[in-house]
Amino acid sequence: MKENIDKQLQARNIKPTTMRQLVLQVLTVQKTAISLPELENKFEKADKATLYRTLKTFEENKLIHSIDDGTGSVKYALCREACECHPEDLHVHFSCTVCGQTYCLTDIPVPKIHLPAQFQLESVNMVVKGICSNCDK
Amino acid sequence: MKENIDKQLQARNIKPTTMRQLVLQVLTVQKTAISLPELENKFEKADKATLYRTLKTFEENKLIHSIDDGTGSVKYALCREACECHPEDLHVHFSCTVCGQTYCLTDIPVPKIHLPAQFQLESVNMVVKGICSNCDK
DNA sequence: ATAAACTTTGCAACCCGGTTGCAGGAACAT
DNA sequence: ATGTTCCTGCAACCGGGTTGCAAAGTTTAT
Repeated sequence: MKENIDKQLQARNIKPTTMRQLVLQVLTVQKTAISLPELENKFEKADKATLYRTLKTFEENKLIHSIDDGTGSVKYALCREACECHPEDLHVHFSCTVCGQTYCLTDIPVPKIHLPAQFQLESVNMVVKGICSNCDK
Repeated sequence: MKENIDKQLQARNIKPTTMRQLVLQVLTVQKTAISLPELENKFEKADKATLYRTLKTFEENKLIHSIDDGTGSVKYALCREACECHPEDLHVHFSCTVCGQTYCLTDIPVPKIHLPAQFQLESVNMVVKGICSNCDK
């Protein structure tokens, strides 16, 4: 496990500090996307700023991607192994209005959009809101 | 003009107070979506809370819709005349990373997504980021 | 092994958008 | 005019995000 964590960090050129190992550990276990405040709560004693910068580092190095699900706090989730976060790599996200969980629908790519003339595409954020399978019972 | 503004308010069952007329006026003139802080700046002397509640009222009554473009402040834009903000009414939005403007691409409907079993759709927020035609020159 | 250079961490403070409580004021019905 | 309801303005607050700075840790050169 531990070696796997380090491998993932090194594969993205991120120095494997203790803090980063711990955060990546949490992100690996976590099945849904997680916000900075939620991440804070996963640790007994952790500094918001450090976690914040850790997430930023991970995001810059494309180990994780961010999702703005409209709940007021940006969420983060692991990227696929070889993900480069290009528009064609992106998938749809689902935000449950009951439990607040945000899911990566990795099987559902973001549909291609034909933009008006002179509009250049860089990225897309597509969030579907509704009730997830857990809350639907 | 003035009568038109009042008609629009009444059509949505919103009492036409002076404040509301002024805000709707601004939203009508405005071609791109506008945030609460931006709206504040359009007035010499205006109370944030009042503008906030005005926008909320407009949104509840489907006179305007909100867009979370990921810039940190939610933006608002007028709905089409008969809009009910149902999933099939929704269009794609474009957020320019250069000038910060957010456009309603009213001609581009949000593509239908086939969700996994037991996931119920309520609404969709789809924001394309890139460079707009103005900044592309 | 030691010093210098750089990176990461932790604390504190701050910024800003969003939101609420409350009291005064306007509109409206009786 | 009186009471009721709705709207407005002020103030204060909340919470996520972000930055400055100094201490601690790590790397590199000598």
